[in-house]
Amino acid sequence: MKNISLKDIAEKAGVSQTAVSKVLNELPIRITPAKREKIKEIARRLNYRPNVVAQSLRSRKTKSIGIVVPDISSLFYPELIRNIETRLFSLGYRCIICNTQDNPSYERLYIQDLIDRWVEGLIIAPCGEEENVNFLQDIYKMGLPLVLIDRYFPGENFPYVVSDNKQGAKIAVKFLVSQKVSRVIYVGEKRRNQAVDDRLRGVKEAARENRIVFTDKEIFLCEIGREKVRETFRFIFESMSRKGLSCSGIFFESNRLLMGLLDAARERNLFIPDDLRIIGFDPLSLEIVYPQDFASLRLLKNPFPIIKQDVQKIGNTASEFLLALLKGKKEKNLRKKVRVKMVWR
Amino acid sequence: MKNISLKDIAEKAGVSQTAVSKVLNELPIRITPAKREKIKEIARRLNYRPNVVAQSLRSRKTKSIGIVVPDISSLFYPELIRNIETRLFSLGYRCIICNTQDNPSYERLYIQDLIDRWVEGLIIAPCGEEENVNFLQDIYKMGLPLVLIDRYFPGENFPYVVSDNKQGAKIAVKFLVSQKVSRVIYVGEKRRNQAVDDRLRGVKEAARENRIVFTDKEIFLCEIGREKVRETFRFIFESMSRKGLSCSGIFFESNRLLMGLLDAARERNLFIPDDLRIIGFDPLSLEIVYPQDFASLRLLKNPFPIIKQDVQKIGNTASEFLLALLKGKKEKNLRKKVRVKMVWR
DNA sequence: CTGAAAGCGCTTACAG
DNA sequence: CTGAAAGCGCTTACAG
Repeated sequence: MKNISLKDIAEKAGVSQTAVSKVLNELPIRITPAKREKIKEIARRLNYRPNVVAQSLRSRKTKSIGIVVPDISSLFYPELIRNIETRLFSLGYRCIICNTQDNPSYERLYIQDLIDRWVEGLIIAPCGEEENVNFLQDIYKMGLPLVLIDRYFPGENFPYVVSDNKQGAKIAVKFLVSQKVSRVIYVGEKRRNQAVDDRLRGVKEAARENRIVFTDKEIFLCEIGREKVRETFRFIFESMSRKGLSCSGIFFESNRLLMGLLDAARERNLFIPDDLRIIGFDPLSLEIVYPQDFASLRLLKNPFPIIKQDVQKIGNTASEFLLALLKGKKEKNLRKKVRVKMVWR
Repeated sequence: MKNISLKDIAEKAGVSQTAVSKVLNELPIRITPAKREKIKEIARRLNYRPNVVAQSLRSRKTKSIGIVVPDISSLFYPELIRNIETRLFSLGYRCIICNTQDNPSYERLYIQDLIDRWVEGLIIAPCGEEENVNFLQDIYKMGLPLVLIDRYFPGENFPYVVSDNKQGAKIAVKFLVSQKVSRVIYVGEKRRNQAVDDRLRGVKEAARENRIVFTDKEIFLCEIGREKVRETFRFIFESMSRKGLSCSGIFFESNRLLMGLLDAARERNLFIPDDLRIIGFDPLSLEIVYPQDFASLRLLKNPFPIIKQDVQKIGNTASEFLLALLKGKKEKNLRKKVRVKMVWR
């Protein structure tokens, strides 16, 4: 089944290929209304669909955008991607979505591939490491529109949209202080990136401003994985019980640490927030997998607040930044830290 | 910054463009090792990257696949998409992902667009309605590789991979029977599709086989939305309390109904599973948003089972089916219902 | 065997 | 103004 081309229509209508192209693309051309209508009619009847690949080759535009994230199925990426995809689709752009598995060499592979496919722009949530900074700089210097999301590189001049992680951490500490703690404990992942480092920095600053204890001894970084996280919290609770529970507040870096926290709390029958003052990033969403998880539920007795990122705003802003770059604007200020909120209702 | 083309390399190496193409593509050509090496060397030095768009135009292959789902951010779609994307990427295919918002006309729009971009295959989780069946049939008849996931159309001959929803519902009822209920109540969404209809059918069959009560009066279909769901359960609990709680078991269609169920249970202080025998599809994942959600947690006193779909298997099978079709195999039996499991560890 | 040339299906600069 | 022709960058059938 052969596809219909402009040439086919031109022959059937007895006009030039140029005329067909211009009529169908609504470009200025002086032609009798009769012929114009005839061309359109034939195109319609033959169910003509322009060959987008040929258009791309000729125009050097593919109307496609690459979205590169560590894991399309975790954290807020699904929601973020949906948000961006919907916005860009309505403007005629299609999104090619890639999963780097937080691996810098996959990241390079994917991005190179997207460039080879002539995406017109890239939205990237980069791997934590700085390993690919030069690689990204090369791309950005080539003039390819590029917006980082979720993570950024301070000192580099990429456009980015991230949460204001430092601000969020500071609100969190303020909350703990209002709970009369005199010391804050930071629990995070060993694997660092700028986003979580900003959270750590925020806690540090806020602790100093509020004159509560926060030294390197209060920082605990662990491997990801529920088991490892539990061990970390087990150790923390042991050391806390010596000094008294109620005078310490726990800040956890993301909800990837929550189930491990609950596992350790259950071992000591610590209720939240009664026995334990905690606060952390990301909405509370519990995966109930094991029988003991039902016991964990009982630990969460009353509401406690969490720090929530504004996914929608991040998505919208990233889309707007990319569109501005696509329009060729050389705006300087395409860097945005989106404010976060403390919610507990 | 001009891109390097085969012609550029040919000129620099003093050979024909054909020679360059064949050498770089490792196609059979008789050429002196020196020239072969020279071509490769120049390509490397100039950082030659083939123009994929031109290749596509010429070869009529784009190495891209369209994935179309109602909502990339909900249910198990994120995980499913990641699974499929990873598999297809390793074979050189890129995935263009689209979000139909469960709207049949968006669905047509997206699919038509993907075809215009010459995707080589499609993986589609279709909207519930049968509205687009003819549209999909036209595409399938054109010979475009096409695999449905999550939902299918009985009587139509599309390849598909779905969970064995009927089997899952039957296991669920058997569990309720083991809890000594004499009657099963089905709670689902008003908006139907084949997947959930199969669950309803499974419940019906199992109820008959186990000689417990299940008539149309035991079926409750509600609008989605936590508030509406709560009202439905409120009504159910009222009618149940008249007849006694413990003799009825509740089957809920998907975890989109869970929070509403808990809301209504809280109003009557019904504990689970002590006061209420329930079972439903999908893993238990609670969104803790409102203060009263903490009270809801207390209702979940002990483990109760849920029916879990095998996302990984669905993803793998869908990928394999599509790859088989891409290879041009005219296999008949590309239809698979993936078994589900009851889990409560 | 080899490489010049045709052709994929468009858009648009430019000759008439 | 108009439309034939060039050209985007490849691959491959085919003339030599």
